Amino acid sequence: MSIGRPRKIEPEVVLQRAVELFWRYGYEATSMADLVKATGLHKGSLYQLYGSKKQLFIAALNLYIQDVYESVQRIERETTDPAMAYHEIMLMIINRLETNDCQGCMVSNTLNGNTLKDRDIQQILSSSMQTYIDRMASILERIPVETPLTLILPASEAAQLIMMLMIGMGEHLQINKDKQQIRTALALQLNCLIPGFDDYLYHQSMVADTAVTG
Amino acid sequence: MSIGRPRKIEPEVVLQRAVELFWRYGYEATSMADLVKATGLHKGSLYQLYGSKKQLFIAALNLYIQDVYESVQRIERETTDPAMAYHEIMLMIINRLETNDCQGCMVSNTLNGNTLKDRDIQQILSSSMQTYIDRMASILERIPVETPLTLILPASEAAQLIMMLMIGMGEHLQINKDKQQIRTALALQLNCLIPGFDDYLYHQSMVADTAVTG
DNA sequence: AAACTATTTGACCAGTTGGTCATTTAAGTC
DNA sequence: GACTTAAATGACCAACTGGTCAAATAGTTT
Repeated sequence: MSIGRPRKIEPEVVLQRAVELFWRYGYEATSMADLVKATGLHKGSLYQLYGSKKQLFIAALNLYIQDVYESVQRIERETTDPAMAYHEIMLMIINRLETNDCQGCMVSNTLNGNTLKDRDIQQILSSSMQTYIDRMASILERIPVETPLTLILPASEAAQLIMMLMIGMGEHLQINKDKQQIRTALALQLNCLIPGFDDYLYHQSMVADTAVTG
Repeated sequence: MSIGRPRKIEPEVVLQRAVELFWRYGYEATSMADLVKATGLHKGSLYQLYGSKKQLFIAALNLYIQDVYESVQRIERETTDPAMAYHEIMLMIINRLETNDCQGCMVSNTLNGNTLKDRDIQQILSSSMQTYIDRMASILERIPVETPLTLILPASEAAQLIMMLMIGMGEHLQINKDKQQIRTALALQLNCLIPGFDDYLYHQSMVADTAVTG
């Protein structure tokens, strides 16, 4: 074991709990007292570990972002066909949005919170979104032109739209709980971007759903 | 004049100021002290006028919602061609999102804030969104089938998607300040829903832009 | 058992939070 | 000028906010 008094909870676990709280309630509405209660850690320990509430939030936010990003990367790695990769990533994001009690995306939640006055956090949010868009664009770009699966938009614009749709859906899911309805509508819509991906393929992929739940 | 000491500021103006603050900073991050400063009114007067912070917020939220809704209604009233009405409403929303320092939509902002634990507010948010979707669906429904302007989706699903896109764009605008880029992407996308509305028509309507700024 | 060290802890802080209320003020009415 | 009415005000409150720090604690090493 290490030197000194052993910690009663690993910092990673603390951060995970912080993510849960900040994700659900946002920065302002999550008090240090809430974090203390959730982690079981003393306030002093939290401050010794992360310095300030803001730093703790930033660490939690980065953990969340990294988590999503790794899911995207994994799919990119494991899927050779770019059109399929696009589709898998969509499903992964949809799945993420639908689980976790439909609390939306932590990035866009933070964007809406008052937190946006803070330059540091603003920077993290925008670069995270840009990264997602870039990755998606690079995948869409690799879809061969000669296929029935032809993009009706330039890849970068399509990626931007997909991003908007995903965020919008995250928000919409918070009020409309009929997941199947939204899923169907979204499938039709994404199909507009790559006409080859019709209902059939979509519903087929739904079977492999649980395997993609990142 | 009315009986009693005259008020130094009209309640409607107070509410307008409250909207500005709550819209920008959200419920939690806007303190009564902020509202006092912004209205010039004493705290006691504010409480006498609205009872509690939450009630004041609800009043402000309703004012915001009503304001948007009236813009939609006005367009519905003044535009006979349903396809044009659809288009005008889109432009109006986009315009709203782009002005006001790109602070997004107050409804979706509130949805993301922690406020969502509150049943009353949650109710207002969801019914407001549903109303918008319903109005849009009823407009889309009236687009004749025999026209070059044919919906590729059922009206209700198209309306839902448009809602998602609008919300997503509001969010996206907060980080990507290149309005023209997003506008173009969005125009292309909306064009997917009603293929007849091509770039030409879009850019043409942009001229009449300032007239629609609600 | 003593020394070392990292974590935990309780007590404490100043500032802010939403909220109350009796009193004062400024107008119209008689 | 006295009366009525409604809005404005200052003083006040308990609870909570993020944050600090010296002291206590529980292990490992010597």
